[in-house]
Amino acid sequence: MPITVLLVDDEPLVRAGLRAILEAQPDIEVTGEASDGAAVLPLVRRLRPDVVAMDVRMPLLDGIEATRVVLRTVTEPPKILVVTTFENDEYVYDALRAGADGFLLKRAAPAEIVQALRTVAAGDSLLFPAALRRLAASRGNERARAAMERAALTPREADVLRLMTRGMSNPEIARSLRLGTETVKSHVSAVLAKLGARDRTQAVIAAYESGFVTPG
Amino acid sequence: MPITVLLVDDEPLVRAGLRAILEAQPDIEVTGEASDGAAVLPLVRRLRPDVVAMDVRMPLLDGIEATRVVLRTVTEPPKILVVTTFENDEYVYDALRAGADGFLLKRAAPAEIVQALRTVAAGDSLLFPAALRRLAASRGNERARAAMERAALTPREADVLRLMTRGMSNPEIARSLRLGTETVKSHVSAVLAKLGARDRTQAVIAAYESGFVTPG
DNA sequence: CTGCTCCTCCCCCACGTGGGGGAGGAACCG
DNA sequence: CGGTTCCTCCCCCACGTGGGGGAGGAGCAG
Repeated sequence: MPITVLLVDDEPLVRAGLRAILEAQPDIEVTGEASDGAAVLPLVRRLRPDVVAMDVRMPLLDGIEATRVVLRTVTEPPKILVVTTFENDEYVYDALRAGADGFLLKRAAPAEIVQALRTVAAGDSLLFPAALRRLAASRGNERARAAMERAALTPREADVLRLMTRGMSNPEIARSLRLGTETVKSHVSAVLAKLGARDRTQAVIAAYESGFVTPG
Repeated sequence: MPITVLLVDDEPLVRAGLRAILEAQPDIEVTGEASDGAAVLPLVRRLRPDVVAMDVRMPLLDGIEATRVVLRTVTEPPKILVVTTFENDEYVYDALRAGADGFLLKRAAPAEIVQALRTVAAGDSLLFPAALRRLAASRGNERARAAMERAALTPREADVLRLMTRGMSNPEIARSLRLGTETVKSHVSAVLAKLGARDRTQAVIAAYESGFVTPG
């Protein structure tokens, strides 16, 4: 069964772009659109989408309030992926605090957008490292750390990530944890997916920026 | 109390030069010399120097093995400052991995040589990420940053490293800097060599641990 | 001018990495 | 007792990465 998505953005152009990108995926289906937060709640109730791609700034009801309303009133609510233009959007923090599962920059590459959506659909939180760094930059890293914790790394995955931040290769991690290389690869893949990282370097960056590890 | 130094180099000329430079300092005392790594261990035991200035390439026992032996067998071992002719001497990195505290180019200015020796004597490592991390941990990262700068990354290499710490792949860095991928690869290789990193992940870790970039 | 560093780009090639699957077992929980 | 998650390991495969070379040109100092 496909991942169903509700697009919420006041700009038709953005909605069209997201739709084009997402509908190109065989397993993703855009089932509805809304141009303002006020229209979200009834649409969510009727369509029951897996994910809501929600713009932060909208005329009547912004993405933060819309997120709050949906999460407060809907049982088994959809995942909320906050979409924003600016890396330093103050509202993003509020949206995350309101319970959003991740956020996404509009200028992200299509592949990143698709991956982000899949990640939140799978129940994993995510913040893109590039945005995460700014996030941690402007507000201290408590919230970023919290977001990371919501990514819910399993204990084993956390072990692996920790060794990744020590610069170890997969074989080295395997030896260190007394595992097979294939096992380590599995954990690494899980870590990358949960952190929204494309490769181990981005994962290490995310670990630093989120405070999962600290320099020194 | 003065800083006591043991000089280890197979060329008498080099030993004489180092001795002249170091003895000109009131607080530094050269207490011994050796012309090969094989003579280091007994001398260290007898003289208990604060610092060993160790050449990398020597006939019988090279600086790498000598470093290993000393660190493995001596309690409260001296600081090891590796001395080399070439900036890109692979053996240097092996020595640093073996636990040396820093390295020094023979063509460095006398003031730099003195400074380097004082730095390692004070317990601060130079240049190597694995050592830099402890440094940054205990003292803040000013000195580590300085050490990294002494690694003499060219401006272009610094550009590339910065983009590496943003999680970019080589093609992405190439686009960002308007270069060919091969060019980026060259720079990346140079960065890895200079930082003693095996892959880009280790380089990014070094960048964080040295304060080249800071979380947030 | 000569020599040097730096920047740019090219070749080849071994290897690790990451994505796509899947599968069995253990532990926990409803 | 199932169902779930987690941990473990396996397959195949495309790709980026990093190491080994080299080469030409720009800029600069001796």
